[in-house]
Amino acid sequence: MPITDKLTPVEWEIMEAIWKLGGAPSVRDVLEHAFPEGQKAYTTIQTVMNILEKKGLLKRKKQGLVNFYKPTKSRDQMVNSELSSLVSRMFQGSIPAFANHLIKSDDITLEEIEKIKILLDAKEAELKGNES
Amino acid sequence: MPITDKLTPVEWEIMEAIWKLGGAPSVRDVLEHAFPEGQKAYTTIQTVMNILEKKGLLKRKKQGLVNFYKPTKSRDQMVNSELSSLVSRMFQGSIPAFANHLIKSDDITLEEIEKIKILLDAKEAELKGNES
DNA sequence: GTAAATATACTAAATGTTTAGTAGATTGTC
DNA sequence: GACAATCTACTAAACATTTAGTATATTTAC
Repeated sequence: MPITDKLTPVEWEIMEAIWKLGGAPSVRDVLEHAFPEGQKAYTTIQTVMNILEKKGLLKRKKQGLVNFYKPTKSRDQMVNSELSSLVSRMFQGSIPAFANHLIKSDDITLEEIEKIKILLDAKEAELKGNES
Repeated sequence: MPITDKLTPVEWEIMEAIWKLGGAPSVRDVLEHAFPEGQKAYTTIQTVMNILEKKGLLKRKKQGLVNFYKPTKSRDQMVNSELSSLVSRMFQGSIPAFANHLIKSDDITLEEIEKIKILLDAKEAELKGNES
């Protein structure tokens, strides 16, 4: 099973918890922090985390009785591959087409536009700097 | 089953074909245009299209012997809801955080940045116009 | 040292996804 | 009108997802 497997909603939820906790949390850690109200059973989390290991997203290490699970990819890396697969699927890989879609949506505000322009300027400067 | 159901990969593939064909294509139309090499069986397409109808994404209409399937949402609408769910899931709903991620990725070029800035300026003008 | 708590491993049921076969109805051709 | 082609409806198998129970091992607290 390749690392490129897409994550399902529950798998994402649990990965988010693991990234948030940092290090190599146990099943109990994830349960307590992500589902403190007992929304999911201990063994449910356990099963999903083992699936995530099989998918190559977690690396398991037993210490005494307890398994600790460490992410093999950072959240940024995962988000990146998620995004690029989405961009290539929905916009034939064109980032401007993608941006166009976002910008046309009514959700965006003037403040957000300003923030994005600042980010773009910074990136532009960086690219021009490397060019010389 | 609500309209907000997420589409699976094969469902997307078939929806893309239907949007591309336009109007209200039949199973045969989709098969011939999206899978001309017979990559999928006729009945496979049929099954998926019926699932899509059950999910509320296609509306079925029988004309004589044949069913014709018309999308209930445009591709733009679907992409929008897909994107906003992704943005809220991965960036807590923050479009600039999202933009930041895209911009930081090494994929983006100077030309693309220019294009996006033009789009942003246009949107900004539009928003300011409506403001008065 | 026995009981309680906790962890794992294994199992499994319900549901969804992906694929396609088969039976039966309709239509077109000679 | 019989035969072939085509369409639908129904069925179903293989696999993944989501959820959690049960059995068993280990540790801890008295």
